[in-house]
Amino acid sequence: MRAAQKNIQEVVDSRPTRLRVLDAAIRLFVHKGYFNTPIQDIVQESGVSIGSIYHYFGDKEGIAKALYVTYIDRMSREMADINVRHTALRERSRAVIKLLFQLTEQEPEAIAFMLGAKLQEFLPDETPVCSAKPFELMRNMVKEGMASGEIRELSLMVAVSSLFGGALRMIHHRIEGRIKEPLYRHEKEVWECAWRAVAKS
Amino acid sequence: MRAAQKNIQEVVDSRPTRLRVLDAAIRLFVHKGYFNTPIQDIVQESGVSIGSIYHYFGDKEGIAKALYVTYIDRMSREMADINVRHTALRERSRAVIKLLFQLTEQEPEAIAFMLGAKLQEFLPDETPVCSAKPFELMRNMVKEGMASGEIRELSLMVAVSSLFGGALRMIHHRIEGRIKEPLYRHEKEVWECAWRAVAKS
DNA sequence: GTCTATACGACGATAGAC
DNA sequence: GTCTATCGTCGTATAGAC
Repeated sequence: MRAAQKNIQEVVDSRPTRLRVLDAAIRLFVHKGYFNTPIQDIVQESGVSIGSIYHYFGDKEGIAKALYVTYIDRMSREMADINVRHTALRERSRAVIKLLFQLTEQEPEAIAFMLGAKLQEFLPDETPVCSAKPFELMRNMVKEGMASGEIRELSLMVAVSSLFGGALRMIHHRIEGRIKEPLYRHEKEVWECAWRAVAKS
Repeated sequence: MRAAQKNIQEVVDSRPTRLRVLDAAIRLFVHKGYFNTPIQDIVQESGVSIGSIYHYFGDKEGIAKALYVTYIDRMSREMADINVRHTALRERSRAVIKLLFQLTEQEPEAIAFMLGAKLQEFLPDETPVCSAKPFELMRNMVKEGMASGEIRELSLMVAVSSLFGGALRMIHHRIEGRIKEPLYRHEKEVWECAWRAVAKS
């Protein structure tokens, strides 16, 4: 009980200073890159002293790790929600793309950090994002959809890549500024293309 | 004339030492990351002294830049070749996917460096890969295919992302080890999914 | 918990002989 | 062109007062 509370507190602790650091850090990591961001920049951007930062996070990697677990956790819960609210892959895949596009517009830094950066270079002990729970849930959706005959019989990875690859490319283009307008304007079109790729007939 | 020769020499110069350095560098950059690779590691891996490395490349960034221009140049030529050999988007897109899959199998480090790394973090002055010539050629193929009525009318970026997004995802999965078998085994399936996504009817 | 000041190590880059 | 030896800086992390 006490251990569980402690774990929860470690992840979702919302004390101002800690949040101020994480907020500054993700912005800097995304815009300049992890290795191009000295702690000193985080000190300036957050207004928190270097002593406090090390007090909370132990080392620089600890800051990145805190961001990683926060967002993996959140994405996992949202993916699990989708699985509960919908039963067919048709609706599930649509909801996944909608969710990812929404996140990209509402919190571009979070998505850029999770999908854009090569996290393994500075978080060597964490599971790579595309092997982690949210993506695992997406693969399972597709697996079920194929088993139930909702989509064609394909290699699993081909089906997953074909169904979500287009949306993920759009997100990359949006993050890197090659798409100017909000992604939700393309949501329907992107999903329709994706669905045609794997649908029966 | 002489200037042209000098330019060519700067790009494709194949003196053993220079190549040994580039060969060692791309392996280290891909497997450990640019920022996790001290010059000293390149010295060891290549067997070339640090003095010679600086003689040829000026600084560390110069090594990465040499790799970048080499591969952009090569990919551009191969994409242009595809444009010459085929006229319809149907065949062109198929050839592009085949080419990318082949490169991934034959020179995984080159593809991982160009598509996997976030080059802008250490090559801030170079055009991001997805805005550079090879990808520009891919976008033009799609543009022409849409103008000639070969595929449905879609936003250009949606069409491009849908047509090549699946293949690019497969490449990422292959590079990161989530796909064990060679990509050419999935080539036909991947292209068929991609084509269904954008094809008419 | 928060801060300032400082120690320490690593890495990029240069000098200069051969 | 190639090498060895060396320098200077920057950035992580710690010490220790408040």
